[in-house]
Amino acid sequence: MQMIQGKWKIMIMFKLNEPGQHRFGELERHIQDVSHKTLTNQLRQLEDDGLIARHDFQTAEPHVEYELTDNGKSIMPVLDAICDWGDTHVDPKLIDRSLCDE
Amino acid sequence: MQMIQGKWKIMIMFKLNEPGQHRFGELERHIQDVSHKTLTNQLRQLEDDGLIARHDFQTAEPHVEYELTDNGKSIMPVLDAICDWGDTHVDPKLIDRSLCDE
DNA sequence: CAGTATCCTATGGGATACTG
DNA sequence: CAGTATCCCATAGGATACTG
Repeated sequence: MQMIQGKWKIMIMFKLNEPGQHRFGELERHIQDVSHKTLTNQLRQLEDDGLIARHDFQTAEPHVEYELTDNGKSIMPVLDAICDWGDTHVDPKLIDRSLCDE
Repeated sequence: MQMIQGKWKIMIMFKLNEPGQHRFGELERHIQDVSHKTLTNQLRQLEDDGLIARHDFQTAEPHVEYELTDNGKSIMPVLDAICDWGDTHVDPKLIDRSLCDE
């Protein structure tokens, strides 16, 4: 639980689970309401917990990409199950869908 | 996530999922390290979220029992999945098994 | 027995500004 | 662009004592 609790961690994981490269700025734009500091914090925690990997392209223009590790991929079905349960058992009025994709 | 995050909620749910009646004092004894106040808090939150039900036997000797609601039962497979993932993917050295049953 | 009240600390997360 | 630093606030949870 400690590894996945955090206001934005599930959203980060779902985003990273989508195909393609994922850069810091992209995540920040995609997850509208997260603060800059909190995003870096949660990314760092996920990284420390081995769920995601960070690739720093040591170029002049800072360029960092994140991706799921195998361990991170293995937890996605669990996160799916959490979201599915929420969709089917939680009163829609209580859910802030603005935090989600659709 | 908000409904299941809370230091002891998963343990409470698993305990209530076991057959038999479950009283406050029993939970308090079973979950060794939880503080009295925190246990009541988490029970109240689970109750407010509709995952458990509280039965107050209005007797001279206070007697309260808790049980899972249908909604609460429906989330147990998800909690199982979380625990199974933890058992198979998290370094055992990082897990405090003293918080668990066996 | 079950619950409440009070006090305390640690942590999470937001806002903002600054750095290379 | 990506990250750090600082300040601030709300909440979680523990310790303890009190109530019916």
